[in-house]
Amino acid sequence: MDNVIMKLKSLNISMGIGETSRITGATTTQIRYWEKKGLIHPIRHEEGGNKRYSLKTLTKIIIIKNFIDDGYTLAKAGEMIKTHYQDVDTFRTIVSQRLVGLSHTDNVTRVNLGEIDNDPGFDLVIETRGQDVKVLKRARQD
Amino acid sequence: MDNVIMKLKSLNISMGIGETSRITGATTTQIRYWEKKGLIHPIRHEEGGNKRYSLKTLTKIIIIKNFIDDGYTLAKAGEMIKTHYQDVDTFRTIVSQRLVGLSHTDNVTRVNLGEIDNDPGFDLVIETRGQDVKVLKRARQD
DNA sequence: TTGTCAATATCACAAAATGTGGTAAAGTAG
DNA sequence: CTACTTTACCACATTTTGTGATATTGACAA
Repeated sequence: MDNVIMKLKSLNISMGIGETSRITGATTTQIRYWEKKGLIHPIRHEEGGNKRYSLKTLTKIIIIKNFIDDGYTLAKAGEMIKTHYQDVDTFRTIVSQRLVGLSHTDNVTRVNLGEIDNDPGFDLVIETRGQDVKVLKRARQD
Repeated sequence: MDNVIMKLKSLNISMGIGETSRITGATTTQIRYWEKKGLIHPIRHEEGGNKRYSLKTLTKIIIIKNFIDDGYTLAKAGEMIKTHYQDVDTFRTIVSQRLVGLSHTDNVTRVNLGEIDNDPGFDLVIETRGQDVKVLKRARQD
């Protein structure tokens, strides 16, 4: 299942002008005009095919549309986006580095994150039962 | 420029069957067949409009395709996906129910999951430093 | 082997979405 | 006001998708 994650990370998402317009709020006329003016650069997957707009271009369109309302700078927005992705990466790392066991019994799911580093002999186990979550230490049983 | 981030985070990206096929590697025939079998559920933004596939559906398609490529039947793939989503839900629940703190200092990110239920007075803290992950107990400091 | 079913491919036609060039209208700066 | 920028709108061609029908392929049981 590892390559699912790899694939999702490398998704080269792009979309047509309709979806682009729906998401960004810019009209198709605007998008085409901004392209003519050299501000954005759609791509084509195949010769003769329709234009497609990448996520990067999407972002640019949103920013262009909002530029008049000068709140944060673009750099500031980049900062905050970075933090967001840092948080997501943290959880991804925790799972990939520490997940020892994952079991479902009845309506309980147990996540084992392995030995507590400064309390040897004990594993850290998280039990979820519906919305109820318990963080527990459990004596090692090798 | 705050709404740029809000918009990016809440991007309700969806795509047509062509882009979906290009990204996932599944043929349009497969995608339509899997829909007919009830494994995936495209949406329509507007009555009479074309079908659109969300990122969540994309993920599902990629997973199904992997199982199929591995030789599983479609029915079996459906079974296994259910378990997969149960696992994902588990982590989502853990985060939403137990996440107390999340801090970045230098190159260390600390995740605090709150008190260890059967070791009162101690919090469970997970420290990540790059790929290095430590699961630690830490005396409560109220 | 034959028959059956799951899974995918292919085809034809209708409908939806997009590309493009042209023109009009609205807004803006001089 | 005039010139220029920006956006809307329209028509027609092309591309993309939806859908139902039919064919093909492979696995498996009788």
